Amino acid sequence: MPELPEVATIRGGLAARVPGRRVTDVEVRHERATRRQPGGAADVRTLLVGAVPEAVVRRGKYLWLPLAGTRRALVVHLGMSGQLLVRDPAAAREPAPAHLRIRVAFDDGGELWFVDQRTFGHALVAPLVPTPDGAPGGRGSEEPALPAPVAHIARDLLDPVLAAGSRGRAELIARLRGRRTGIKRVLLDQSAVSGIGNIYADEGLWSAREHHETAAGALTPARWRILLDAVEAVMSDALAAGGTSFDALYVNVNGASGYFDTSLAAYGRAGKACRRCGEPIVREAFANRSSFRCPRCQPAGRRPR
DNA sequence: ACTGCGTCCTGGGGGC
DNA sequence: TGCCCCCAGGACGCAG
Repeated sequence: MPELPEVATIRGGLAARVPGRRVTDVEVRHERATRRQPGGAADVRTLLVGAVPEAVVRRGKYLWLPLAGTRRALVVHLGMSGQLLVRDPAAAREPAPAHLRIRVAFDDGGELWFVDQRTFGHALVAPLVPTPDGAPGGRGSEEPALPAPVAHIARDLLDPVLAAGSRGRAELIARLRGRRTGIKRVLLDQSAVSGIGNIYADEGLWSAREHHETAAGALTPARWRILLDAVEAVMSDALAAGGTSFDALYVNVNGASGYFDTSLAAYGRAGKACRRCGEPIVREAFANRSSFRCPRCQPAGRRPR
């Protein structure tokens, strides 16, 4: 699933190839892909044709491309299985893949393809709105604006405002400790801290040796610091490796997979030996999905120090 | 305001 | 072999 490292990898690929190219045509091949656009596919087309993306910005798992001179941006969320593929003019003439949802044509004959098997992803053109002071994730924003659908998304752990050891990180920990729920739910809440999905939450919890149901307020600031540092480290390592590819659904903008899956320590490893202690990793029901942990390294009911 | 659950969707894989 | 059901899960809407 695309989480922060995968989206960051894709952002980099798009940033190198898309800004400055004028959109000449938009074909929405599946209405669900534009369900978040008021006015649907027709409005996406109207607002996008003729526009020129001028940058590619990411916050958490959201990507957006501000459109020059419009105070609007093309916003994309990849959901579980979304891919963004930059096709040169020759590749753009190849047969459409089975799950091609949106194709955006540029004036040079190249195209941007939004491919999404499970249709949890979406795209829309949305207004850029001023970032409110005290926006989720901390004060001191550098961005002049966020797309309206992203305004409630908190900063992520790779945001300089939340850098490890910074005042922003300390303020984040204070906010997270105030939540009346378990630490994994907090990690997954995109309005608390963004970019973390089930994979990196489990990997970070394993690395920091924490149980996912530990109460947010019961974890000391020091241990929260260790936990967030661990999640950040796992994501940074995955980003350096080009993003996880634990299944075939994730690919970068050129269609290539990453190689980080071999490094996973907890996620998806039920029954396999913990890489630290050898105890079999267990899979447990969590919020209508799964959570993976080592029962010896991450025991329940551990008291805060 | 906050928390947590149900829902959307598709294809792969396991079980019978 | 074939079919059916379960499973994966990000984010949002809504109930409590």
